[in-house]
Amino acid sequence: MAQAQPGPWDALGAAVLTPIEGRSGPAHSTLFDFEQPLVSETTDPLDALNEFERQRVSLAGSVDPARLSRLLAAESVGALIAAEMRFAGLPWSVSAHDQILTEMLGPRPTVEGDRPSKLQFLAEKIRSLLDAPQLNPDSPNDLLRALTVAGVQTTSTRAWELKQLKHPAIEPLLEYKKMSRLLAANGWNWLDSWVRDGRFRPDYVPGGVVTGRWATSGGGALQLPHLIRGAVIPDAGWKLVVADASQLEPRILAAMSADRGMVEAGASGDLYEGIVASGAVETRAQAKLAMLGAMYGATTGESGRLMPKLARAYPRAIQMVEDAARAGERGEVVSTQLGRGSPRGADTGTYDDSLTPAQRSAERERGRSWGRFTRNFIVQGTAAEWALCWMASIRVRLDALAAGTWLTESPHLVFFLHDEVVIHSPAESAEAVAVLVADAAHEAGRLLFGGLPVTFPLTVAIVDRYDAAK
DNA sequence: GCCCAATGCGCC
DNA sequence: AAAGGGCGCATTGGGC
Repeated sequence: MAQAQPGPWDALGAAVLTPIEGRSGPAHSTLFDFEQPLVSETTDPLDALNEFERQRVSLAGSVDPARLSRLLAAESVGALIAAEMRFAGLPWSVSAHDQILTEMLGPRPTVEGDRPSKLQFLAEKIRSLLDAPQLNPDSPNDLLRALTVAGVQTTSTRAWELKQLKHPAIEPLLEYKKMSRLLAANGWNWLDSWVRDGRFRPDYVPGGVVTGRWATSGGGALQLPHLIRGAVIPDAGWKLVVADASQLEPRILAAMSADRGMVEAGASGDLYEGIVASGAVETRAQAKLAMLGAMYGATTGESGRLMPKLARAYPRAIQMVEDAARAGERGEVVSTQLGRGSPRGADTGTYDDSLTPAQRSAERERGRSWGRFTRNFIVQGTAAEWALCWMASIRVRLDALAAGTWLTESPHLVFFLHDEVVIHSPAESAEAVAVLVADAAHEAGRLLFGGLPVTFPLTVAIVDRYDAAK
């Protein structure tokens, strides 16, 4: 499957929602009749049974059919959940959103394209402080020029670079950037485009990311700023159950490498404190930094310096990500826990004497960069698999909780964010949902790692506003 | 007018 | 508070 050339199914995209006309389904075979050979009477390249049969054949020939079929099942449930979440929608209060915007930016301008009052005030202040009356603070070019003329030394206008600088204009400028960003990304225009009948309906793209993570197209659901999460408010008599997996990716690394020490460090609840307790590093902040470095491939800075300590304390876990990085540099495919393969890179390890030293050096850096990708791929991709299994298990349990009701009449998933879910639930069911979500996290661990004693603790909150969940 | 790259920043 | 991985989106500013 992964090796197969893209076919007509891959090209479907949004068109999948359009019914195919003039075709009646097979009359005598049922979808789950596995014992019957699935010989389709049609040559339609979009025939679902044909595709299903191709997948079965491919599975049977795979290295580990049990794991890969689990991945297929998880992906299938994920696709269903994505459609259901879009159907149900995330409860969204237009008035709460407007209130947030008005507080931060000033009231919505009556003339389209005008700056809201507070933003306009800041723009004038920056112009005056930089002595640049024509300055458009939204134009990086313009801004860089004005800063240089005012004697501020910088090569870019990125917020984190500006923060290092000393000039009276910097503070209002940073404030302006934050506000301008809110207006452009999630302002009134966004509200008009994406919220209908009190619901935000993101267009999820399951498996849209190369690692297996979901993507979205339009609406930017996976980048929903914390600033506006106060607009996510349940219906009257309902609650939001917000659950996120604590330190998911480091725990995934511990589990997939079966690094006993790291698994035990996570057993008490805070993996980073566990790492400190083991004596590997001195502070929680160091533990976090070192783990991030291990998973992303940090080479410099404090993160890079802490890596050897981590490698001494947790040799198996670190060896696993190092191996993934080296494999990537050689152009090899690496794989997640359930068998999703990475794309094949170019082999940059072999010596090619037709290249100039500069070319060889560029080639090496390209290889290292690909190695950082494959290093992260196995962790990010397996975390995505855990999240799919988690959601699938949540859905099964929600189904059992409220059998025989419509999706939106009983507790249902309304939002997903890589390691976090939101469930819209009648108030009286919220406690039960909070319990079931934690049970599902245990089950996800079992589905991926069998009997390994790994824990995936959650932070669960029952709230009346999304941003009330910490 | 449309198309595209660069820039910057939101999320995990 | 970036560095190191993965994304999507709005805006600017250049090309045609």
